[in-house]
Amino acid sequence: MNPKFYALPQEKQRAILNAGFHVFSQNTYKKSPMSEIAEAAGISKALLFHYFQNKKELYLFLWDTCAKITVEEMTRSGVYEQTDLFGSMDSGMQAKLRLIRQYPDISTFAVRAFYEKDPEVSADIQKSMGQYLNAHAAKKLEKLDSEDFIPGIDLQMMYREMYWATEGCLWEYIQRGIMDVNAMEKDFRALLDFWKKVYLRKEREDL
Amino acid sequence: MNPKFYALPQEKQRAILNAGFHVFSQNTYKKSPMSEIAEAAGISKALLFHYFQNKKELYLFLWDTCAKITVEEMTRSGVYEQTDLFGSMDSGMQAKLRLIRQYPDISTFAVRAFYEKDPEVSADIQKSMGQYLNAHAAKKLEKLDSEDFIPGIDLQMMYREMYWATEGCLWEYIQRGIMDVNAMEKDFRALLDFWKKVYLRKEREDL
DNA sequence: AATAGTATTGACCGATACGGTTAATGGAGG
DNA sequence: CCTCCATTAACCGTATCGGTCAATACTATT
Repeated sequence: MNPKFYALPQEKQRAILNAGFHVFSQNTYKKSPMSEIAEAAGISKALLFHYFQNKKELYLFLWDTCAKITVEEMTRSGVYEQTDLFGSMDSGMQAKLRLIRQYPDISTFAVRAFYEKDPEVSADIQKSMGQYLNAHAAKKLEKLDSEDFIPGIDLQMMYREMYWATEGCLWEYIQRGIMDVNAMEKDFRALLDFWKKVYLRKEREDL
Repeated sequence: MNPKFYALPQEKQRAILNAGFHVFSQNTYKKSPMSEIAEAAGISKALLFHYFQNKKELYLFLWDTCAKITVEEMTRSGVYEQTDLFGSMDSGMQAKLRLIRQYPDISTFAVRAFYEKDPEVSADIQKSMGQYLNAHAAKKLEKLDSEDFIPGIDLQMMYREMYWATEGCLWEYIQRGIMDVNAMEKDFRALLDFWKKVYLRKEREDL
């Protein structure tokens, strides 16, 4: 990667990143043309090849950047410091929303890249991945105090259920292709409130 | 579409359908080559063009067939007869699983086709769609008796949440690309049991 | 075995799209 | 006017695309 890329004004950098995220998220690696990315970024194909030697380099750069940005945003919102379950879900959600606001296609790109099978890139992707996967969830679960929740509930199942629901909600927006972050936030918050009312012992006793 | 297609042995028909669902679900309409579909189906490209005049015809045929099969499978599992909420979710789930078992990529195809923007096909897709969308959910909600559920719960939110969770769970499998239907069934059933325990008044009173 | 009819394909066509290069253009600073 | 660098239009060889067609393989009938 040409270091001059970083000398670009931030908005132009973001435009290029987003163009890459978008095109690579809609099609396979092989079927995602550089010309389309350049056009979506508002620059010429030649200039894109000036910043990135070839398609593979751009792709892997996007992958690394994607991981970097994500971790940055997570720490920034204090996900790793939270102890309370709903609190950490809340800040995790906020991190995700900030991410999507800046890079609408980053989640879709991340998923597709992770499962990409093209031999030209798949090995490199998998190699750089090992670290990121979450032993996080397990730790979070251990810390939960079952006294806080309604009696007899399966906490692990509860956690998986909540995870799936947020993903399902997010997916609905992704499919639709319109990333209305405000509407998303509303939905997420409604979910959180709903869960608190249903799962927390204190809340239930008030009824 | 050449009527001789229906004269083919069922397994061959399914192979072609699945090949189409698969290729069109991985890439945009424009970037999904007929050659790839033919190869995935185990026939020559020429033969594929013998059954379907052109790419567009095949695509729309897949779309119609997709709708047809889905409705068939739904009625067969009696989704529309069920009155009880969890009962109808159960049979709906079973219909979906049977679908996926026979046509692993049909859900992904359906979603992509629905949001496809290529002017060559998008109009036809949207035109034939109007009917299918669910006024179903609304009706289901009206019939619910709030006495059956824990007090103070927002039934509409509960329904949305359950819908998202199943979609999120399904998505996890889709992304991974391995449609392990048995594992999926286990997950779905665990979700249903979990919900019954948490949401139903009778169940909660037993604790 | 010869024939007729059908299922299936390899080879081909013109057009286009691809990744990547290069020589030229444009503009800002001295 | 000159230098330097960002930026691009035009180009190159190749691969792939949708679609066709003439030829082959296969099956059933006589």
